[in-house]
Amino acid sequence: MTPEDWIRPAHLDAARKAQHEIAARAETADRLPEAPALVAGVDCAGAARGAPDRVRAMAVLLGAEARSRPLATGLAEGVPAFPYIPGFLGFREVPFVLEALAKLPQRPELILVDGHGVSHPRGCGIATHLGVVLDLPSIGVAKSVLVGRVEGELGLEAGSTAPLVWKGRRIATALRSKRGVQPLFISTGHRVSQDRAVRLVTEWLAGYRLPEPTRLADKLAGEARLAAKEGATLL
DNA sequence: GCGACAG
DNA sequence: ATCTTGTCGC
Repeated sequence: MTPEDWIRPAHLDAARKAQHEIAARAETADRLPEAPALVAGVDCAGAARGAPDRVRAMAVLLGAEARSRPLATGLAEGVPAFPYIPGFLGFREVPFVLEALAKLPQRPELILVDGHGVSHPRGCGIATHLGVVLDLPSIGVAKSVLVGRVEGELGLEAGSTAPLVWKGRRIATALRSKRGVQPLFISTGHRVSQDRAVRLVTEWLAGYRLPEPTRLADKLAGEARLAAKEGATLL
């Protein structure tokens, strides 16, 4: 039974408290299959400018083979209870992501999330949030830094890595997923170690900056948003 | 007090 | 996240 405050806290203080509770339950050691064959990627798209604040969550389920052909997709949308506040992204998107994941025919063995895991002020980024609530292995795949700084030199070649450090701790790994692109920041979400997280993300790359699960979720969420916009125009 | 600040 | 055409580089 997950506390309602973990999903829909009434206030920012309750949200902050929930993050501390979730972070305390996050596992940073590997507790997942040797080779996850069912991986889900999730991402959210917002409403167009001027339109009322809405969130559209897309969940994509991929199998170990045919990684560019989703086995299934789940879509959910609605009005978020939280505005976007750096450090509190989960309370805005998690409700819809849970709904989108529930529409998948099977429970994934691993979830790749667009955003940070433990590389967060309170060790509770959206990937950790989702992972703990669902008690599923999860990894944070962020496109920019929230806290901390990259130490050392990050090579320009694909596969290069460098630690993201904050308060003397390595909280994530900067990964050059493709030559010539800005790095990704990979962090433990839940039940996956930092090093394993980087290996898994690397294994699910397919020539693009983002790993397939997240890349497809991002693309499909965007397409669904455009489709909705067209529909609204026709009405 | 000032600057930073996932999506 | 979103607003947006052309353009520079592999």
